[in-house]
Amino acid sequence: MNNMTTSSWEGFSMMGKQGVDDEVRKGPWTVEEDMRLIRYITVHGEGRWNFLAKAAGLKRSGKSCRLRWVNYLRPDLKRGNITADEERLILDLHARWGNRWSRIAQRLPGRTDNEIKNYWRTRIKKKLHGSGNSCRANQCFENSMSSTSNPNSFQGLNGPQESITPSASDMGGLSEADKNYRRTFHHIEEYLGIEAPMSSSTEKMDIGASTDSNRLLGFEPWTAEPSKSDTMPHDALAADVDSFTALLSEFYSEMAREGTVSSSSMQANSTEAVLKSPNFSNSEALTWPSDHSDVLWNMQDHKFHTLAWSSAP
DNA sequence: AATCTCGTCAACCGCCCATAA
DNA sequence: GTTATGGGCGGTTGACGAGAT
Repeated sequence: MNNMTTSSWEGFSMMGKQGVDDEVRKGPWTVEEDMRLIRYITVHGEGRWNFLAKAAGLKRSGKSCRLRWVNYLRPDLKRGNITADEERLILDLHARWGNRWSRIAQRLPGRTDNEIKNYWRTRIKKKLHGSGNSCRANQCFENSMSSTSNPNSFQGLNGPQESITPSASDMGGLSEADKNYRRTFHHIEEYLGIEAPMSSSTEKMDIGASTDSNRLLGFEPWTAEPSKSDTMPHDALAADVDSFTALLSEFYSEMAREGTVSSSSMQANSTEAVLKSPNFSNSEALTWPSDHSDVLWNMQDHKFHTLAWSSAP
């Protein structure tokens, strides 16, 4: 692997400038790259990733684009902690299939193989090794090392768990990813002059009434008419994407100047702040006051929407 | 306050397989 | 049959934040 040494990061920081344009970029994705990828896939669809990377104007490998889309940008991704039900399912499936993460992920809608793999390595495996009296868990782990069973014989795994209810332990806090984009959201709101203090414990913000903003962000489905249009011609869509990208770029530049957000944090998580999964629980949704709404991406409808524009102060 | 340690997770790598030319 | 290409998978790395010291 091409390690992200200091020099690599310096090179990364030069991205987009003349002289390094021909190089295949690595490292964290920027908002601009995310938007390019989303825009292209929205219009043209997935697949042919190497071609897609070039056509979208991304200096990334096709693999990298696919990974970014599948693991991070896909609109049907589920956010938030792995629930107790999901954990049980992961344990069961891992006991049956071993490290077949993609296969396991197919049974957990909205979860990626990468997410499950990370969860297993960082949480479950630790639990298994740490709790010597957990016969069930240890059995799962041991079985996983030599799984040869017939998946069809396993009961209770026939369908996705549509209703995900956070367990008591899950209610205790948010995942790091969640926290990251909540923080970023907070910075965006601060930048736009919105009062939205984060609570100290969970860093959740107040939930507002049903708003276009929440729908735009994917917190709520569009049930009635959007403010202006929820269907835009491609030209208009592209223009709005550019406006949106420009807005975010401005915001991140400002943050970088102020040192409010670390550059890597912005690069890695910024898109999450505005690209929310439609499956994101409304109870965890943030309120984006409509009088400060801009051009936002509606992940649910795969469209961009325009709300009342209010330029940053 | 400074430093250390650990947990988390995005992103990468290498390998493999399927398909087309 | 061989080669090139695209894509998927599992394993690994390293940045970063939070808590501990």
